[in-house]
Amino acid sequence: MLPSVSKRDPFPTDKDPANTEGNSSRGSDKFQRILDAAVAVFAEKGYFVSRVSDIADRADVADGTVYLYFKNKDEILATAINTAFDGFMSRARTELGRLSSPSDRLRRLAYLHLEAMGSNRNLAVVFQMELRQSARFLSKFSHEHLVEYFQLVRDAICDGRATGEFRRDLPEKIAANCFFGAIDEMVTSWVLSEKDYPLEQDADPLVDILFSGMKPNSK
Amino acid sequence: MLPSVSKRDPFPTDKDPANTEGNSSRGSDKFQRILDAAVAVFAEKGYFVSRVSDIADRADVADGTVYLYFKNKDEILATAINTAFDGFMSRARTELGRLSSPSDRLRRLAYLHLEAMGSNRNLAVVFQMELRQSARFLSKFSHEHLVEYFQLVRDAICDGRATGEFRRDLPEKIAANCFFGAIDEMVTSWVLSEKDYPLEQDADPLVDILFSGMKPNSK
Amino acid sequence: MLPSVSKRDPFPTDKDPANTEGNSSRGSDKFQRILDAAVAVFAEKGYFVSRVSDIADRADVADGTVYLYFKNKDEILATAINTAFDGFMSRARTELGRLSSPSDRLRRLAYLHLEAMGSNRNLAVVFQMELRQSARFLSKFSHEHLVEYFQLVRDAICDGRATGEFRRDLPEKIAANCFFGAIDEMVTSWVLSEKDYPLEQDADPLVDILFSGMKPNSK
Amino acid sequence: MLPSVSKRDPFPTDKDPANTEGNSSRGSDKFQRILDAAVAVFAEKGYFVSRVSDIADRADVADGTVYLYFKNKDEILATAINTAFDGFMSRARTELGRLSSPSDRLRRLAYLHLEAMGSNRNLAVVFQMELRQSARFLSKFSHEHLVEYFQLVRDAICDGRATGEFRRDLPEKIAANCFFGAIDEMVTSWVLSEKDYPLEQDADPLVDILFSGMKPNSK
DNA sequence: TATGAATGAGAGTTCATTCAT
DNA sequence: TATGAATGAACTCTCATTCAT
Repeated sequence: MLPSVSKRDPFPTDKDPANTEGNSSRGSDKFQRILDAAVAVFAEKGYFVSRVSDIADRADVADGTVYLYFKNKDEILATAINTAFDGFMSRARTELGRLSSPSDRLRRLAYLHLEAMGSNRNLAVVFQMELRQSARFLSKFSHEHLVEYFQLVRDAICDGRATGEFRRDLPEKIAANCFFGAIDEMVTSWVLSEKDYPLEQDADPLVDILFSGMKPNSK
Repeated sequence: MLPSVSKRDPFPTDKDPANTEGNSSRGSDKFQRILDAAVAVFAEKGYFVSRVSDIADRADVADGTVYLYFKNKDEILATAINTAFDGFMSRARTELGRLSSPSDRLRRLAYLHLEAMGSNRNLAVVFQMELRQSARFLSKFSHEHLVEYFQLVRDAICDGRATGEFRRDLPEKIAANCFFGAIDEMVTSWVLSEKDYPLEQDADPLVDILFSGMKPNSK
Repeated sequence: MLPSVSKRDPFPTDKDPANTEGNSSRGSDKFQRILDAAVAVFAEKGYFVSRVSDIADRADVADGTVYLYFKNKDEILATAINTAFDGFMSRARTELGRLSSPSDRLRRLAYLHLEAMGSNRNLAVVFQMELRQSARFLSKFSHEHLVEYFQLVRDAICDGRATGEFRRDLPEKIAANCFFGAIDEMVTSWVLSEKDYPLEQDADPLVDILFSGMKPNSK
Repeated sequence: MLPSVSKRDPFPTDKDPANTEGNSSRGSDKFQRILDAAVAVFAEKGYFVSRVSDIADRADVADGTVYLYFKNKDEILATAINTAFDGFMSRARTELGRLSSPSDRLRRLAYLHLEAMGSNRNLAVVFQMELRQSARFLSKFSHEHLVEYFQLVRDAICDGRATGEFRRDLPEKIAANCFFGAIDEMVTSWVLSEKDYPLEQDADPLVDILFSGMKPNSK
């Protein structure tokens, strides 16, 4: 999942892979290289502490080259986040579309979320550390993405209440926050720990708690 | 709760600087004024985008004055976070100490957490937006504070499993993450929304979900 | 010689030595204390790197107090240099006045010079390290003092040529430079060395070289 | 000698930046231009009073450009001094190597020293005014250079005593100090005077004094 | 006199961005 | 396309000096 940050290439010109000079690597996956480098650098140092030249160095391109692919530093982060999010959301929508049971959908969503994050630590770090911050200054992203995600959750909860899978009196917004918050915290916790355990393994126990609660089932 | 960021004033001298004109705020307590100004500015623009001169302006002191009270910009944020956290933790520990039931303790903690955040929006913004980021560069703070908080939660869960209030097979760490994550997300959600509803009102429904789950109680 | 930097006190008011508060040290040799502190601090770190507050700390007075005795930082250095120089020159003139032989006068001057410097290392450091620099920005001092000193030397050389003690064709200015330069370098060398050998012991061998040369006396 | 402060240009690319207007100096060789500008500015105002922007202005580059060629302000001074010194020492060693007579070597050294200084007044000012000061804060330089120079002098003196050209009882260190101090003072004197007489013309009379003394040859 | 908190101009340095090649 | 030297605005922080007490 989410092996790389971008799926959609804003420069679809498939420029000739044969380079003028003897560049050992190929000619032009530069867009992707810069994006991956940026995620790595942002993950390591944080957006504001990262320098465009760090990214260029890591991507093995000249500083100026970065500006052939991105308008500015902001846009690099925005693109990284947006692309990853779009990729995730489209996958999530596809997968959830196949499931009819609301609780199955939530369980699957939790799994996909954790799996996506667990499969790309750098990206996970950026998401957990930079996303909230960036909402403040990233015009593109803001939290529209999160709204989409939340809609998925709220729809499932809504449906679940209708079908009786969830309590009729379940407060939709609060429940959605619990769901997202719990998963999000699992990721943060994983990101902050040194260990690299498979994050998605916790999806089921987590969902069990959310579905059935911490207390023993009353008779 | 947490009406102001600091309790200890290292400069208790009731000095009055250049107070000829209508200096709205006091005239002394510069430490507190700078700290409050910093929290407001950080809340508005984010730590990195905030300029020390913004803080000085807001506190109505000269730029240099900031450095009489704080070693550098980092330390302002660290002090704001640490003071608030210390205040919260000491209050929380006192209050929880009075309660014997583990589930009562968690319910109370959720309430105190939401109340604390809800009573100082600027500080809440800083916590939700800057805390994770800051873990990366703030030597003082890091996430030791969070560890303390989590310990409170895990102790309660542990006790609850022992007393039978919680499921014997409840995975402690995951449950603690659910608890914290859910509350944290409530705060984030509140912070991002324009509305200023009383945050603590959601404590009970939230805890109900965590305790009893989203599904209807099985028979 | 030159045990302290100042002889002439611009604040001759012998303010009551009994202090209002229980200041353990006496009441008011503050001018001198500041001056001595300044020389020590300048010697240690250099004029520009030294902070007025370093001086105040060392003199055990408040920063503001420094400005009761000196117009500004420049004036502290100027006063230190001028006072020391005046003291030296007046002593030198007195002593040389007693000697009729031009070569005796030069020999005595070399001795006094080395002795003065050797008796106050801090002051010597300031002289050797800051004097030339300071000529550039110290309006008071400039090198008028050096001109006085050189005049002493040139007079002796002039007289010596007249009496036949020195070669008739001895180029006066060059010889004076040799004399001053040689002594000055002895001091610099002493200042840079860690060792604290008695500087004036080198006066005689030095003067011997200047008088008789490095080569064996022809026939 | 020493017409310019640096020999090695790390940026030999003959690049032409924004050279539309009548850029008096070249257009490339920024390294050299900055170094020369720095020496001129340091000579005029002294190291500490000089601002990096003064240097940039004089070199006709942007402030930031200075930092493409030098790590910081310190390094500019260090480079200026070191380069000049290295150039001088290598020239001196070559020239002295050709002379067998110790006294010829010293006479030549005096000439080279005065000539080098006399050929670049700005550099001479920096040497005379900043060198001692800088020993205190310039990690790179310190007085290692001077030690090299002194070694040249002491070797010659030592040899001269062995060959009988110099007195057997000539105190080596004191004599070396006299030699260096005398020359150094000639330069200082020239630097402080407004006049621009050819400095090296005084080499011979100076050396005559040092070799034969101020007194008439006995017998 | 003496204090030291407060000031604020100004320094060195960084780095996102540009643009001639 | 790609480069990377060059730019210069803007930042943090320092410190000489002032002045109310």
